Formats: sequence, C-alpha cells, structure tokens
Amino acid sequence: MMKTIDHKKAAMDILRAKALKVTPQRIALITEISNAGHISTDQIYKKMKNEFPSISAATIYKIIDIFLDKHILKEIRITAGKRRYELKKEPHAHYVCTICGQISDLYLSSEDLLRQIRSKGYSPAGCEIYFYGSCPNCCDK
Amino acid sequence: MMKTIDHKKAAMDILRAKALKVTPQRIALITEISNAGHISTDQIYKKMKNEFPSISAATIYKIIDIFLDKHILKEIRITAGKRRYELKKEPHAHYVCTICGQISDLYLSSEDLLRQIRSKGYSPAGCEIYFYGSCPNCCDK
DNA sequence: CTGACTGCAAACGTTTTGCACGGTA
DNA sequence: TACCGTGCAAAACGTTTGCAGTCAG
Repeated sequence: MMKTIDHKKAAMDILRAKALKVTPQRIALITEISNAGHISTDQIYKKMKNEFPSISAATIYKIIDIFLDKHILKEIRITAGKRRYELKKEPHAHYVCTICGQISDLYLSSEDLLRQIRSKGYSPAGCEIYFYGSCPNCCDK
Repeated sequence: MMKTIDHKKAAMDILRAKALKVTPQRIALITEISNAGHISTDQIYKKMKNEFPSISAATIYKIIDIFLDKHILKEIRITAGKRRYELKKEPHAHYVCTICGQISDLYLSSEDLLRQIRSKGYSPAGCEIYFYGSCPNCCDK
C-alpha cells in the first residue's frame, strides 16, 4: 500500500517540478512506465484501460508528446514499428535480447567513444547506443 | 555517362551475388540509396517515380523487405516516424546534425565498449550507435 | 514455360487532429 | 472562473496484403 502511495507521490512531484497539471491519467502513465521500464504505446494503452476504461488513445499520445517536450520521457528506437518509452534517467545504453526480447539498461562509460568523435571535429550533445544479441539468461538455456 | 553504367553494373552485381532477380526497379532502388546515402521510404518513392511513373509504393516496400533479408540494406532508426535505409557496408556509427539534419557516417573503434559489455556477461551480435548534435558545418556558421 | 516480381486497390495499425465537455489550478 | 486536459470521432499517415497481369531466368 505504502509503495503505491509513494509511486503516486513521486509522479506528482515529477509533474509539479515541470509545472504541469496533475491529473490521474498523467500520474497513471508515469506509474506504468516507471513499473514497466521500456514500454510501447499500445502496452501503455492496455494497462491504462484497466484503471480508466474510458481513456482514449489520443490522450496517451498527447501526454507522451508533452512529456517528451518536458524531458520526462525518452523515446527508444529498438524496433522500427513500435515506439517505446522510458522515464528519463542517467544516460545509458540498451541491450535488446534477440531471443526473449527483453531490454536491459547498461551503464557503460562512453568516454573513449566521445574522445574519438571529438577528435573528428564533432561535438555531440546526445548519444544512443543499442546492442543486439542473446542475453545471459537466454545463453544459459 | 560512364558513371551511370558503372552504377548500374554495380547494382546488378549486388543482385546476382545474392541470387536475386535483376529488374530495372531493383537496380534503380540500389542506385538511389547508393547516391543518397541515408534515405527514407518516401524519398525513395519520389525519386523512383521520376524513372518509373507507374511504380507502386508497395513494390518499394517489398523490395526493401527482400533486401533487408538478404542483408543488402540496413535500416537506420534515427527518428521514430520515418524509416531510413543505407547500403550495408562496414559497421559504423551515425552522427545526426540536429540543425541541418544531415547524417554522417563515423568509423569509430568500439572495442572499449565491447570490452565493458562483455565483462557484464553479454555477447552482443550487433551494435548501433547514434550521436546527436550540431555538425562541424553548422557550428561554423 | 514457370515462378517470381510488379502494380493496383483495399485493408491495416498507428498517430494526429478538431471539437465539446469536464476538471485542475 | 478560465483555461487546460480529456474523450470521442474522423482523418491522416505509413505500411502490409491479395490478386491479376507481366517479366526474368
């Protein structure tokens, strides 16, 4: 119980910090993404349907757009078809298991890469790194 | 003129090497992607409309699917909305200029990254790296 | 000659838009 | 109360599919 309240409070804090209106739908969206990690729009829709049977997909897209603008969410592009989102946190790479489909966060140092690219005259503001392969779990089997 | 013939011949060689049927549409698609570098499906469609006014978008999607299967093309996911493709070549990173939109190929050594990720128990088969920022051209202005 | 490729049209899934209503600040 | 957020419906995209005619091998 306490946990649920904590999550709700955390979501409200995120919204207030960005001067956004606090609505149940927005709290729920943050909560779902926070729980699921890397979640696609239709997964979000299905999950939120449980709590808000009358919710519209349009609402979800609108909230996502606002959250992307305000840098609350980050879009991850592991597959061409489906967009996925995660709460913005420390920069990290993603490992996509091509067997079970699970996505893991990898905290790697990209200092070496940045050094290489700066020496070529580029000054990147952002970086996205995706790895593909079988994860330790799937390798064991 | 000689150049055009060379391009055409190169495209035919690619198709024959993969035991695919050689059609004018496929040759043109390879040529366009080869010329444009990183091109989106609708750009391909518009360009090919010039040469083949009656071409169907479905044909382009079908050819792209086959080429992806045969590893002639590589899909690049720099934006969520539009899919882009490039001819497959040496592994490399992409730099996307957030000002002019130009995409550059960067040949970097990712040995250091791979070492880090292997030490965590992962064995990636593939890797995609995207950088975002202003390119040297746009910085100068 | 035969199977594969193309073009067409329709279907499909996802995302966007406009409007009226309802809720937050 | 005033404005912003939501839900609904329709439209706009991008992509996929099935079919019939055509072409490359």
